[in-house]
Amino acid sequence: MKPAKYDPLNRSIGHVLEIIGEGWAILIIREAYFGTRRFEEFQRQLGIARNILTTRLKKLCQNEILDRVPIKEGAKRHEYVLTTKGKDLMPLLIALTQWGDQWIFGEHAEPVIFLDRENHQPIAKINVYSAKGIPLRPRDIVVAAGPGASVEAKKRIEELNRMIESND
Amino acid sequence: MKPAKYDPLNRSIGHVLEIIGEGWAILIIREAYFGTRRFEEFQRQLGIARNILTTRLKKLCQNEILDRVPIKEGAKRHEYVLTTKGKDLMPLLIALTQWGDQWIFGEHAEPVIFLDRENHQPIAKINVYSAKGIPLRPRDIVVAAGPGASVEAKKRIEELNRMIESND
DNA sequence: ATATAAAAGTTTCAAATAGAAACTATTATA
DNA sequence: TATAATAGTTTCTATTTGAAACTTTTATAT
Repeated sequence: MKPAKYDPLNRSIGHVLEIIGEGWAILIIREAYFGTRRFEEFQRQLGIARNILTTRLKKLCQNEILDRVPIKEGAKRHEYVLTTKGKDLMPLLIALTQWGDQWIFGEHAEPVIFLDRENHQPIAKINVYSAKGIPLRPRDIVVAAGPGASVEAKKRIEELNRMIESND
Repeated sequence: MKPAKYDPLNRSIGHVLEIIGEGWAILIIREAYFGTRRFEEFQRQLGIARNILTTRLKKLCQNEILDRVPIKEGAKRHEYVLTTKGKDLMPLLIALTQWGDQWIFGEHAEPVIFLDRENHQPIAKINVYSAKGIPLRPRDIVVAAGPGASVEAKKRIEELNRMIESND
């Protein structure tokens, strides 16, 4: 997959997908969140080919999602731990999981659930909220050009909003 | 990318990624959310190869993320519109975008922003909340076996939680 | 009514990427 | 000190992707 050079908007999601959208990347990040740190363990848990694992870990490190740290002072063997940037992907991982739970596994068939550590209650479903905390549905959201939008992008966004009006 | 057969947990995120994790799929879904409906327009906006677009649209339809509807009664030409299942991926799309905005584009360089339609205020940042609406950080969340967990999965989850304790 | 262009794919072939398995070089354990 | 485990690398094959040309159906202009 190649960046979408004709799409003036692609820079938002498009660029992110170049980093974490490649096969296995998200699964590796999830493993890392689950506490896996070592090459062999990533390999065993995921069943990923070793050469692919090598390149993915390298890329995730380059993009500062994982940090490659020596097991102990001066050791040549390393482990891979999530950076803050990497941990900040948690809501995304949970959104993915919840969507699968709802639309693929169905109501009471989730293989994994996430609990609030304090009181062991299931967490709320990930959703979009207004600045004041009111839940928003897709139709309640409009898109606007941000400060980083190109002239092209601004044009297209205006056009888009006119079309979205006539959506569900 | 092949399903991770050695990972008892992969069925949650793993299966979802088989559906929407393939190159271009998410970009196509975003375009669809933005109001694109027709083959040619997807192609132009994304710069995706036509044969790949064909297979992706087919797969997204099979998985009921897009619906392929005749332009008018009995027409042989179709358009592709998001199903409810597809629209329910919105929080995910926004989470992706916001993560990119924060970690790649930086504070005031977002190409696109999402606004609450009512009052045109930017929406809140997507986050994980407890059942009672309290924001949770990664460390506040624990993983538990759900009703659909295999015996293997249960074992591993217990092991995991012990490890996560010692995390950040 | 006819010609021309646009839309929605399909086909073909070259290039890039992924996967399996064997191999190597360190580090840990018995 | 021998043996096994860890963390990769290399090599080769199979699959997937991408570009471009081709086909067929629909829409628009004359």
